[in-house]
Amino acid sequence: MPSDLRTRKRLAMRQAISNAATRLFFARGFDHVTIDEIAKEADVGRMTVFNHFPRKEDMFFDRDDEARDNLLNALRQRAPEISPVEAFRLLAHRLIADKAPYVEFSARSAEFMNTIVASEALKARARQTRDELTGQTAAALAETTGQAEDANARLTASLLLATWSTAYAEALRTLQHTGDTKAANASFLALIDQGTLGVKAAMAGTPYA
Amino acid sequence: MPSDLRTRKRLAMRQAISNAATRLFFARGFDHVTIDEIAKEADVGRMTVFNHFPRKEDMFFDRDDEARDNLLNALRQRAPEISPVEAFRLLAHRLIADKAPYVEFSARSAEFMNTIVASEALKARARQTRDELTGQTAAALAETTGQAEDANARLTASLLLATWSTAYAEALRTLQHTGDTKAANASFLALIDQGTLGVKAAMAGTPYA
DNA sequence: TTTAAATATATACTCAGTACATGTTTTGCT
DNA sequence: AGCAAAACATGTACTGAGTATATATTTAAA
Repeated sequence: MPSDLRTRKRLAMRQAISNAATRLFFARGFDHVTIDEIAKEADVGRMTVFNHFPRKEDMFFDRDDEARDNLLNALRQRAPEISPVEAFRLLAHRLIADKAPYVEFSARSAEFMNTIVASEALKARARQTRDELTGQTAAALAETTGQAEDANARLTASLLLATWSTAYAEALRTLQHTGDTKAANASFLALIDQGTLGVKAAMAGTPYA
Repeated sequence: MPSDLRTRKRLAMRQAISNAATRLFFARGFDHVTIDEIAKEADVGRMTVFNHFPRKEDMFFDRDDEARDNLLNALRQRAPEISPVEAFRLLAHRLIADKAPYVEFSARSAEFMNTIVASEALKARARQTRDELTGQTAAALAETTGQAEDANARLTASLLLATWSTAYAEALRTLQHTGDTKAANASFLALIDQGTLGVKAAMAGTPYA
């Protein structure tokens, strides 16, 4: 909690808007909530909403930065004897073991995903985030192996992120079918292991495997 | 060319609008052309534009269906002794050998890609198309191997499409650096081979590899 | 306490996309 | 040929996100 009055007020207002928006989004679906309604619900001016959230989607995705930083840090700060692909795999296992909020396969996260799937705008934003993360991952891969960013780095990043998102989707699917978080976790990790195994094979002979 | 007068007129009008739009898009960038300008350039009413192209992006991406059909057909109509992943790999080689228009790495396609990269809207549409194709590919994979669509099919599709788009991007990068179409082709196929090798490893023991 | 920077908010705009109504052309039927 | 229905072109009026800009108010800092 920052001591600065201005900053505290600013964050409080941001949070108030985000809360109002989230409430409305889950109740009625992202596409059926207007910025005007959010402003009214949060009792602020319309322009204030844009002031804090340049895009409507920004009110929905709030923890993206955390997930991104986790991934990039895991690649950058891995032990030298661990390959990047293996570091990625271990990160997935660690996140599940630690019950990190954004890979917790619970009723809450299923609702989250359902809201995304129901909205083209949210799906588009999710894809954009993933693409940008793929690029950043390629850069991090090259950087931590002392290479210039090359085709190998980009293919590795692309395959890893494809693996991640497939595993994530699969875990949520398992959750919806079985209602069992443990089973969802297991299917997530199984696909992570399967995908990374493939990536290692593709990257054999490079510093990434 | 359909003999039907109505259909011919309709297609002609559609083409006229598409041509006008394309001209403007390449000249000024997708985001800096309004629907009104396109309508005026094609000398039709604004609503007519929407009549033929529900979304602005539809005027830009015109050959997507062709690319999609090629991929799905290659998977569906492969010889029984060829695995789906191998069929994918062979398709890529065949398209290059046949100089298929949408995988021709020429100055024209570089300009095309530059226009896409300059526009968030076009990038978003490209991602959407790719995601949808991934889903259709998973379904086709399951179908042609007589499986129910499962996690293996989805992981395979996801890794294959990731491979494709990375290879495509890499080829264009090579083209821009070297100006050499042959070099671009070579880098495309090298990445396709590398990626599919990884997918085969990941899918060993399944009917997809 | 005065000044400067941040912040909240109003007004007025742009542009894609939708809803709906109305002509106009083509077709298929008699 | 002549007519009714379908398909198509197009106008008007709207919604809703996002931008530009101006202004007022609050907080920080001197």
